[in-house]
Parts: sequence; structure tokens; C-alpha cells
Amino acid sequence: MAKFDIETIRHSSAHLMAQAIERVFPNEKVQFGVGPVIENGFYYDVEMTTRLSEEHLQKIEDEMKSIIKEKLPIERTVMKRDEAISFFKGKGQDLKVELIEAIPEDEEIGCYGQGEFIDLCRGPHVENTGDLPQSFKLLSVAGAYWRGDEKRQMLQRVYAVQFKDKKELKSHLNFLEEAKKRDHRKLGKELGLFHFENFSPGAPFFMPKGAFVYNNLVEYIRRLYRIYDYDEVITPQVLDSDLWQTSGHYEHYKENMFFSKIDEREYAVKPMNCPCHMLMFAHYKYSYRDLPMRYADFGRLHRYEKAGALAGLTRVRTFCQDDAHIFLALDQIQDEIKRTMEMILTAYKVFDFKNFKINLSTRPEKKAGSDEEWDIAENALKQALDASGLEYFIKEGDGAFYGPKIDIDVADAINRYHQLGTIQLDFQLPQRFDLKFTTKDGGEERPVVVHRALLGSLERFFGVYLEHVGGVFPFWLAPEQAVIVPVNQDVHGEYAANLQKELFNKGYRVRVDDRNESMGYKTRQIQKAKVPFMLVIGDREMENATVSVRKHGEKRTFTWSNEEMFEKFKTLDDVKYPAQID
RNA sequence: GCUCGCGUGGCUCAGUGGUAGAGCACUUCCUUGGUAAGGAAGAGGUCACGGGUUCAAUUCCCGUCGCGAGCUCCA
Repeated sequence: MAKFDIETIRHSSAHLMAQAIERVFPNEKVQFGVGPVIENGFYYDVEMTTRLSEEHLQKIEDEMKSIIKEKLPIERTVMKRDEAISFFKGKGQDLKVELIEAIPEDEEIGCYGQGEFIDLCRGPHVENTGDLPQSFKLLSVAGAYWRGDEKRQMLQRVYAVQFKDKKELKSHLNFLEEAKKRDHRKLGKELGLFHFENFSPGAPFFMPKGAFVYNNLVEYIRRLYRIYDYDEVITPQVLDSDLWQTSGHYEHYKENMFFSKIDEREYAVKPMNCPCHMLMFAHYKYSYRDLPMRYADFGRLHRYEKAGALAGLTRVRTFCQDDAHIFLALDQIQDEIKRTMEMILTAYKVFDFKNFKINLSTRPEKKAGSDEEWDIAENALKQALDASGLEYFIKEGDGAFYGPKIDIDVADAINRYHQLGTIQLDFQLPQRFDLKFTTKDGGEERPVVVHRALLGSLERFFGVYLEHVGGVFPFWLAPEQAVIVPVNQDVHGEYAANLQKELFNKGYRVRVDDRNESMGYKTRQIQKAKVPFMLVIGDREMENATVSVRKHGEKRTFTWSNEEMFEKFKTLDDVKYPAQID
């Protein structure tokens, strides 16, 4: 199978699927849109009256396999534009005609045919349907706008995965299974961390255990703030629309905001903290000596996201960011970026994210600010990254209109990437709010603003992290760190309760399971709750001042003396304290 | 917002044009147990909501809300 690369195989398989669809529905006018190769497979967009279901997918898949067995030769033909247009018109393939019309006049039109099926295509393809491996699977069908335009009709998009052999296909399907098991929505419900209610779509309800973890994440970030010299502020939830006019959100972001009218005044619920921080900076007069000034804010944000865009904790309507805005002079950018990168990577290490991609996005076509400012800003970001020695990628033209940015995508335990941290330079807001600071020579200068977040949205991070650890929180974050199980409640219960008290007084979250249930039952429950340690206490342990330990996910047990346990717990818990500065 | 699918006790899910069932969880009793379910009994549901068809709707149809897979969006 080394004869063709996987791209070609997937591409030809897309044609194969189209041919199969036509055969499975001989009495129907099936129109084809585009059928490109994507990561792990391919899809084809079709327009037809039958709504494709699971059973249809199976039939199509079977038909594809039989076309492979027919070993149809795949042949390329070239047509002139007019010829191609009338050919596809004749076949009723209006969508294809539209595609051809979009091709420049002087270009020749390539087509590939296999048996009765012929498709517009640039190629390349395998030489024979018999060359195609059967290592594919049709996964799903979903709506997709023709040409990605929400004003055009919606087609049915059939998704498939395809690999070079069955082994790879199987491992990919296993990966999908694994991902399903780790789904944060599932884990959140199972572990009693959070859930949703119909009364407020896109708004998670964090139950006590979930709230504990959530707050502990915030506490960790606060500890970093202490070291990195941030000042936390608290700002209002609802502000007059005039403010959003000034900030530009009213103009650019109105569709995503919640409004309310009271006392004949229009208010908006804040979708971002930045305007509040701009007001704070503008409220007093500051000197160059005060910069950089760092305002951190865990304020609650609300953004109206379209109903169809909501998804678990990854896309919500109410959330909070580990947000901060840094006010600084132009020549302080580079140092500050370096510092911020260091801070971000410190946090990722603690959360056990090992791989990440750093992207630097530069000026887009539609941008605010002068080219000189952009030069300074982009160079500062570049130099800071270069100095850090980290590998990064440049995304040309992908910056925000108000300034360039650095995004960090981290890989989770099953190697899926998620964008978490972001560092964005902003020239716009300081201007809109007419921010100034006094310079050394007594003059005035406009500060630059850096928006930055380490975890991004706490909600989203919670979801990503929950999937990363598969629901098994590390000791320092676990809502329940250990459960003590007395072998016999009457004999060992009191001793267990005393040990629990001692651990409680040392600051640990430990519970005694004194329910009238068997040990096997309790073990199962504790394992399912993914508690880091189960501590069993019976005669042996009472006598020797030890505990029988079972770590989550392990079958074997071992013994710790109480002293060893205290020591071990302390080490594991200390992770939450970031390294101190020199 | 759009397309398709889904919505049944707290959870996971069966099921039916004649108003419902399992397992887990919960309650009580028995059991005093050494590492993934000891035993028994019991309680718990306007079958998401609103309308329509029908003698009869949880089941069929329409609408609303919510969820899921995508599309679009994510200055």
C-alpha cells in the first residue's frame, strides 16, 4: 500500500463514497458539493431529499467495499471549460457547475472517472478502486452550508475516517472511545462536579466538589500573582452602554452582549473586564515609576453565544477568566512578555501539561494603529520569544485588529491541543480611554495595554483539565484527598475518627467511611469517585500506627507509617505553592 | 441561528396507541466485614413543555425549550 500516500488514498476514497451514494440511491437526484481530505479522513457534501441515517451509512460503506472489489480503473480526462460546464449541467450537477465557474477561464478542467461515475477533480488519485484499502469507517452525517455561507442552502456532510491499514483505523477508533470516556461532561456528572439546568443554557452549576476545585484553581493563580506582582481588583457586573460605546464593544461586539434597561438607562452585563480596568487607570494620575501596573480580575463575564455554539464547559455564556491587564511603556513590552511567558509555563508545568505550541499572530489586513506601532509591538513579542529560546510559529495576519498576540496551545494526555493562554498587545483601548502617564521629563505618554490570561476561561480550563487528568485530580486539587476505611467500625471506628481529626487539623480533606457496608463495596465506591488514596485501618494498623494504602487506579496495597503518610501528603500538597522569587 | 438526531424515576438506559420497567443510587432491617457490588424489604415517574389527531397519546403530527454531532459565529 506504500504505492500511494494517505492523502491520495483519502481523496480517492471520497470519490468512492460519492459513487457509492449514487448507487445506493439510484432513484434520487443526488448532487455533490465538495469532498476534501481532512485530518484523519475525508468528507463529502451532498444534496439529496433522503435524510441520511446510520443505516444508510452502513449501506454506503458496504457499497464502497464492493466497488473496491470491482477494481474499476480510475482515469483522468481533461475538458475545456464550456465542455465541462455542459457535461455537469447535463448530469444535473449544478453545484459542480458553480465550482467550475469559479475556476479561472484559462485553466483546464480535470475530471476523474471510475466506472459510471465521473467527478470534477484536480487529483491526484490512485489508479484503480482496487488500490484502496478498506480501512475506513463512515462516522456521521451533519449539516454544512454550501460554500460555508450561512445564507446558502444546507447540504448533508458525510464524515469518514480513513487510515492506511485496519490496525491504524482500529487504534483511531480506540482513541475516539478513550476521548468519549474522558468527556468532561460525562465526568462532571459522574463525579458530581457540575451540571447544567434548562433555566440557563450555557451556564454551569458547580456542585460543592466542582466549586472546590474551581476555587482552588483560582487560589493557585492568586499565589502566582503574589509572586509576579499583580494587584487584584473588583469591578462591576453591569455598566452603562456609554462605556461600551467608548470601548468599541457596542459597535463590534453588541450581538454577544446581554442588555437591560432600567431608569430609562441602558446597561450591559460585562462581556470583558478591560473597560473597567481602563477606567481605573484613568481615574488617578500615574507616573512612569508606577509602570508596569498589573490589574488582575476574576470577574464574572457573560457573553451571548448562539444556542448552537454552546458545548459543555468549552463554550458557555457565563464564565470567568484569570484575566489581567498590564499598563506599561512601549520600551517595557519585551521584558514584560518574557516574564509573562515564564509565568504561564510555570503554571502549565504544575498542571502537568508537557507539550505546547506557541503561536505569534501578526498584523491583520484590517488593523488599527500605525505601522510603526505594529513594528515595535511585533518585534517586542518576537524578541521576547527568541530570548526565551522557545520554539514558536508565526501566524501571519492572524492578530486582533488592535494588536499582535501570542497564543499557547497545550497538548492534553491524549494529545489533543487546546488553546489556553494568550498575551495580546493593545494600542486601541489606551487611545479610546485617552490613558496617559507622566514621563521622566514631566511630559505625557500613552501606555500600552497587555491583555493576558494563563488558563483563559476557568470554565473551559476546568473542562480541558478534567479530560487531561481523566477525572483523577492530583492530590493538591482533589476535593477529597483520602478516605479512611475502618475494617470494623465498632473496633476501629474511634481510632479512624481520631486519625481523620489529625489529618483535618493538618489541613487535609479526609473522610471516614463509617457506613454499614462491606469493604469490597466501599473500595468500589472510593475507586469510582477517583479519590487519590484509600486508607484502611484494622488491627494490624492500629497496633503499629500505620495505614494500609491503596492509591487510586492501583490494585496493589502498601503500608505507610503514620509519619510517612504525613510527610508524603505534605510533599504532594506543596505543589500548590509556586517557587518563590530570589 | 441553520441541518440532522435525541429528551422516560437522582444517574445509565429498556419499552408501548389502552397513562410504565430494569440496574445503580436512596430509605429501613439483617449482616461486623482486610481492598471493585453481602442479603432482604421499601419508597420514588404529569414519560421535557404546549397544542393537534384519536374513543384513548408517554407512543403519531406540529410548535416551544433543552441537549448532542456538525455548519456558521468566536471584533
